[in-house]
Amino acid sequence: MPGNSMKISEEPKVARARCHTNPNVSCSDCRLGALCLPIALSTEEVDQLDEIVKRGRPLQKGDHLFRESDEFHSVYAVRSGSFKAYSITDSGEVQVTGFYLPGEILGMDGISSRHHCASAVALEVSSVCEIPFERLEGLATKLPSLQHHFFRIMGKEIIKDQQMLTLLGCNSADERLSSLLLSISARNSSRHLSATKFRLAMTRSDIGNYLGITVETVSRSFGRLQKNNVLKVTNKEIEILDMDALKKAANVNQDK
Amino acid sequence: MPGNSMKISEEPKVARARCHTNPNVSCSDCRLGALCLPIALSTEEVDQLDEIVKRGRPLQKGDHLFRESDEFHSVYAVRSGSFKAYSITDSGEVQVTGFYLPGEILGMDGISSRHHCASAVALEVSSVCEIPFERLEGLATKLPSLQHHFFRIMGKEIIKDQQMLTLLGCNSADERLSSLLLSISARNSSRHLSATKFRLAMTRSDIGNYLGITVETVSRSFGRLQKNNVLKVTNKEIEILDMDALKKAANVNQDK
DNA sequence: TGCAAACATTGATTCGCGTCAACGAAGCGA
DNA sequence: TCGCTTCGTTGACGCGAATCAATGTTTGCA
Repeated sequence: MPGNSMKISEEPKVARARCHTNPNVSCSDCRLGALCLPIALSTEEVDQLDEIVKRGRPLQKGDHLFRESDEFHSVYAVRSGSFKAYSITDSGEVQVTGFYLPGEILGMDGISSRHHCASAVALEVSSVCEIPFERLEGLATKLPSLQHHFFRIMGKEIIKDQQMLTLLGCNSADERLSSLLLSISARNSSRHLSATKFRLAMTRSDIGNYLGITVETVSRSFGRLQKNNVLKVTNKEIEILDMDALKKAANVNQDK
Repeated sequence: MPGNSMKISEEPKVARARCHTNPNVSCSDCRLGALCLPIALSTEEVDQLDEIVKRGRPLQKGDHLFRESDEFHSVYAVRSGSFKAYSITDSGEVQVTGFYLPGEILGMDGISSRHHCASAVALEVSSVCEIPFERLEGLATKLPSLQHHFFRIMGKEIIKDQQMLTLLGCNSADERLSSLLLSISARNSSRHLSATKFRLAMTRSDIGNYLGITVETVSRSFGRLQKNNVLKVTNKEIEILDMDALKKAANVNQDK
């Protein structure tokens, strides 16, 4: 199919050695497999999935993967980097609805109608696997385990959003921020990155917007957590010094 | 399959004339069809769906459809009445995650793992169609349009939750309450009930919990909306007097 | 390398909503 | 129908976070 990688601008300048930045790596070789769609598929099934997946060039920071009201064609698996999903309210304000890390699936907001109802923008140099949804559906009809797995992925998104609702329902600024950090920590951990030391790709403003608090409050909350020796914060670099204290501060189950 | 209707207690005492309370009505006869799973299915397909659907006796107010940590077996379509979904946080507090009206699908929180992560309780005498999920998956493999439709239903749930996130993100008590009322109004309207006059099955406490505000604030917010001649509130009976003003108060798009 | 824009921090002040308390109203079982 | 329990309303008060403002820091482009 032509136009395979037309969506994405700029010649890739990053190394091609690592699987998650190399457009030619197949699903079966990708080390994110255990987190991503191929999980629970047999080798032949993965190969069939592989055939419908489009791998584009990396997106630059600030590039949009899709925009609100774009026609919906595909969901995307984050291969490297990270994305922020957001929508614009009637009153013209931005609302960040989620952050997506490698192995996570983006764009499911478009499944129920013919268009996306959120935008997705790269927070850093990032790459994705584009999965045309119609073809995924077609394949899912033939591969029950793929159908099952995609139902589960969507179910996970539902749970994630509902946990977020719980968080925003009644928790304080410190609890919200702590929960977000724990969530990122756990997600990093599940992809074999450090659970205690990481770089936040998003701005304080994104964090605040996502958590339903202002930038200033985010900043002060970071300050408090740092003062209590729970965190070490150096700009966007976060080090969790006391995981138990952070969990206590979050006051929320983080098992998933 | 035996034990078809064992889940549900008490002999039904409600009339059997209306389709949505009659356990013997098939999907093809149910007037909720246009909202529920059968939408977009052919007659024969609906008949196949019909075969896997279990219709139980009505649930009484306060009866649980399923509980958090129950094993997940089925999703449920509300046939009549209404339900509240909620979960218990670590700190032991209740968090209401949604209200479900006739034609809406409940229980998708269990799809991604083997157990539910929320409880569902009837807010009034209610009845459901139980749809064993494994059998639904099996049928979806054979009926692409059913698969497609269920993907869409799950997508809708995701969007609904994300809109809720947006609402809780930064809106005032009045905006939240107005949005909920508009949502219920629109959902009533889509099932050919009055968009301007309805009875809230849930308590003020449920509403507040769902919206992330206290009972007292709910009460005061109702008071303000009433004082401004936007609503007429008589206990649980709500009459929307000025839809435009309510939309303005909600300050949020309600189209879906 | 330097400058401007975007991002982040900190302080002072304000305000919406939570909390506490009291009481009235509705729903329900005996 | 009574009496209890749950639910709902109203008022007083204080706190946490928003807002406003000023300033420092980082980033990215020319």
